[in-house]
Amino acid sequence: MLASSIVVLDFETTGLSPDQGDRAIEIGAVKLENGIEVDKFQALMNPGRRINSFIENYTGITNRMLAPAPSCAKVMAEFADFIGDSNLLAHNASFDSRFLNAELARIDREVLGEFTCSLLVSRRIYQDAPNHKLGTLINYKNIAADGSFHRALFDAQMTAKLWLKLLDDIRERHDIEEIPFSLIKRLAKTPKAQVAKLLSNYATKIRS
DNA sequence: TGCCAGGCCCTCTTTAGGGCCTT
Repeated sequence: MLASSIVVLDFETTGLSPDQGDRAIEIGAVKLENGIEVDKFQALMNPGRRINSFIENYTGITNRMLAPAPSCAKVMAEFADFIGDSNLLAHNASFDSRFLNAELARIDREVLGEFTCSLLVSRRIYQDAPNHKLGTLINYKNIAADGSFHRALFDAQMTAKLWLKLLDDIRERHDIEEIPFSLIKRLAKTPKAQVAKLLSNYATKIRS
């Protein structure tokens, strides 16, 4: 039985692909229980090599900042304890799940919960958004954002706020009081044209 | 130092190509 909490997480990394040798340099996460932030986690980690200027400019994380940071192994062990068996959420989860799996595999740990993706859900629920980048969606939904995008904790916090807004909008549009994680998992795989029908059928089913 | 991915999703599709997202 999976825990009811969900951990919303975001990695900053040296690049796009752990299979090509890229490593995590920062993890940020918030733990939600019943829609309320109950805990958070943020840490820089030293990937064991210098990061390039693109990543320094993109994230604002510099080689000077990473030099005294603890190793990826130390940080990720603490993060594995933090997430426990919680379900997981990220904006473009395929990216963050690859890095999470890769970093945990290096320390003989593994992901226990199930991942879902706010990008896939937002493409289905906010079909009129200009695009589905995290920052665009935060603006699109008028969510207050006081901080720097492309830092792990801030992006995780913004993803969490977007997620709660998504759940609110699904509840409001389809008159669904409780949205189980299982419904979200199905929603994220449903073709866009069939999303309204899925939610309508679900609403009918739980009321009967 | 230089190299650099992968999953989703649409369409002029499925014997494929290219844009979107993440760093």
